[in-house]
Amino acid sequence: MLYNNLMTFVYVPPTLTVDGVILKLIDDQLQVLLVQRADEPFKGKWALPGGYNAQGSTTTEALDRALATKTGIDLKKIDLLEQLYTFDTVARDPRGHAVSVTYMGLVTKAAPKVSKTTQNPQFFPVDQLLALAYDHNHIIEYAHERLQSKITYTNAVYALLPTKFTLTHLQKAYEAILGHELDKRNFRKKFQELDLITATNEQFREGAHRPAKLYKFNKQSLEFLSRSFD
Amino acid sequence: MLYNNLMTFVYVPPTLTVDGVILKLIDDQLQVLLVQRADEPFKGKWALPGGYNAQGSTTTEALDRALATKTGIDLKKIDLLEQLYTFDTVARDPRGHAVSVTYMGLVTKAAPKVSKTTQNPQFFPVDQLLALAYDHNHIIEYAHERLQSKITYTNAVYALLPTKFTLTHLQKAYEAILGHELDKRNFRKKFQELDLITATNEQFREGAHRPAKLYKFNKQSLEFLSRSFD
DNA sequence: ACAAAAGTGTTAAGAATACACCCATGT
DNA sequence: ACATGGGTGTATTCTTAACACTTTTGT
Repeated sequence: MLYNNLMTFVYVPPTLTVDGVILKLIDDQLQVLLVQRADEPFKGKWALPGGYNAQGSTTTEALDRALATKTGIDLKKIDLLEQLYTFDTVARDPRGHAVSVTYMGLVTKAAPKVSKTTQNPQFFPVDQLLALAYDHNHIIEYAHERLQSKITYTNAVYALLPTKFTLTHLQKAYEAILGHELDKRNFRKKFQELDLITATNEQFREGAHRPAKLYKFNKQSLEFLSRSFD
Repeated sequence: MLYNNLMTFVYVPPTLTVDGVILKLIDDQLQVLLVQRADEPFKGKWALPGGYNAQGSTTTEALDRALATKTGIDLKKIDLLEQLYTFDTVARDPRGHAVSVTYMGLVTKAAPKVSKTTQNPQFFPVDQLLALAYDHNHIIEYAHERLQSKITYTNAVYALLPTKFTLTHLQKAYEAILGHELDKRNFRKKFQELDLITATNEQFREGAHRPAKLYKFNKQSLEFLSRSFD
């Protein structure tokens, strides 16, 4: 408790930070965007991009600033953003206890940029991470679990796929996120019954085999499924 | 941006608050604990119990303090506590923007106490609330939805029922939370297949009719269901 | 004996799972 | 002509949903 010289109560808030778990599918793997810390604590270690939330900024504004500064990715380029959880966390500064609001962002095209301010931003497969700064391994696991369940009751994968994609792309996306294989015929049958995607007239040709139909999502925004999936 | 007289950056965090949505089943209705605000803004209006989170306190410590002070309920008496969401919210003080971490607490026996510090704490049915202070109606709806889905894939109802209860009690709890009726035979069959509850040797006698078997939950802690419910 | 809630089973429809072959293409 | 991934259907099992009567008790 802090009191000023008139003995009235002075409220001092804790440090507030935001951290973003930015996920992208690369090489049929779910990957997470990390930066290499420039300062103590954990100098040189990999960490989630994040930063202080100062008075006057909302948490998403603070996230926007942290992402832009440290990774060169604009929040507008994030295809689906969702708040994850707020952690009471070990402080990143000497003032002790801090509180961190975390977000998960799904991304299709956005790529990090190298600049004066960015901190070596790179994507890493979520399944093979070394020890990160703070409790960030834990936060990433939490995000991964949230995403796993989210794709079973919503169309959230749209935010990880290009506008047009094949059913194989779609299935591989599910398999990468869920971490196990799915039956091709059952997957296609069920997904097509859900009325989330429509076939286009276009085809995807690649390699010495039959070309695949390209599909697109009916809506590029979150929809809930009538029957949940998997 | 604030700078001190050496022109180095001074970090000033936003106001941080916590609010609790404390839910209890009373008269086969889901009810929420509210307090009547003693001060501006919203003086006299009903609101969720909450308060400032000062530096050095975790969010649950701040919640504990706010609940104890304003409702006389000890956090230890809460049978299941879960963080809900962190809202960027209109400030409750003149310093502008604030951030509020919200929790949902499920309770079986805990009752509010009247004292010098408590603010007329009372339970109100969640389905018939007047306009509350801040965005609290919205927060309560959010909590209600979370609870609705939570009871379909976990044993979370245990935290709203007495240790021993009848299958009718259990069904009424589900109906009160979900807001619609369930088929008696299907409910009982399915619930008993889930291996969450065990019959005791005791009976519940009340009124001029056949007595009911009393059951208890196998675990008084959160378990996930093998097959989800409803 | 009557009123009131407890307790109990079957059938039909829908959903999930397991599983193997032909098709269209590039080289 | 062959290698490669694209595309398709059926049978079985499990799950859900709909539905009505008998039992036990207190008064």
